[in-house]
Amino acid sequence: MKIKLDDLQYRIMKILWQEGEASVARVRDLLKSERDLAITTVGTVLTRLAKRNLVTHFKEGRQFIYKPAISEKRAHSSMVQGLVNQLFKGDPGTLLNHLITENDFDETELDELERKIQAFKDSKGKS
Amino acid sequence: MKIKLDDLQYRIMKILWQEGEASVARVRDLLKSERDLAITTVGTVLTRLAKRNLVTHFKEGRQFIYKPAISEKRAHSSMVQGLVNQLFKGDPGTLLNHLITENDFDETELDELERKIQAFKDSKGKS
DNA sequence: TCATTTTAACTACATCTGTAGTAGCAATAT
DNA sequence: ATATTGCTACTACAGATGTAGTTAAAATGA
Repeated sequence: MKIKLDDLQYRIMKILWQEGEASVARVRDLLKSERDLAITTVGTVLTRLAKRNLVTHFKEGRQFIYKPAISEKRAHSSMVQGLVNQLFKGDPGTLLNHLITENDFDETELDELERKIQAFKDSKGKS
Repeated sequence: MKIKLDDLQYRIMKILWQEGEASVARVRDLLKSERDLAITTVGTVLTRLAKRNLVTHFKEGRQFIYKPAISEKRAHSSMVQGLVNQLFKGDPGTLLNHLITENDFDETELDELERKIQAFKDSKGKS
């Protein structure tokens, strides 16, 4: 499934991922420093996310508690893949290449990256 | 400047990048195998892209010729950066990490990647 | 010259998003 | 019991997008 999350939607999902679950008011509070939105705004967005099955919600007393219905990881993967498909014909290698050549990583970061590749190779070899 | 291109917009930009410049009819033709749209649809999208200054257009005889006003590279960078900002707090290294660990690259691809990193290091060292 | 074709401009409409107000029910306080 | 508060549902509205029809002007063909 292809997941598309706009800015505000993603911010709200992020809070749910961090918190595990949260009421509308809680989401709004945690978002406040960044974006001071009316509580109804947050409610509307959560309702829409629920309609898309990206969150679930259940009643607890008078209020609804929302939980993410997809993991952050899955969302990330899907969103990254969306971009890779759009820009790089679905080849993540091209994106890697783009990142390396365009992003002016310094020596240290490149070394770090090489280490990660090594580590990943090792972990792959073992399994 | 932050560039946001939706699907169709990006497809059309891509054609302009490939062609250098093109009329509405030409864009529509080149798009046809992929998406068979009414010519007015293509025209509308191009008009909107022009309003956003992502393309320029000039009259040639009776018709308009459209040209990209931004390079593909810049668009790519901006779009990748948009995602990196949204998902990875602006750190492209985290995206790299995500790509490496999530994408099941095989040995060869990883080697290839290491080579690229090396090459990039070298080219940096020289300049 | 009159009909036909080309082409851009304008209009239209559904859907999604950001944003929020209002209504109405349920709980709580006095 | 009544007033107030908390919270959800519904409504609203502007801007962006995907998609296309209609209009009108210009060019071309007969």
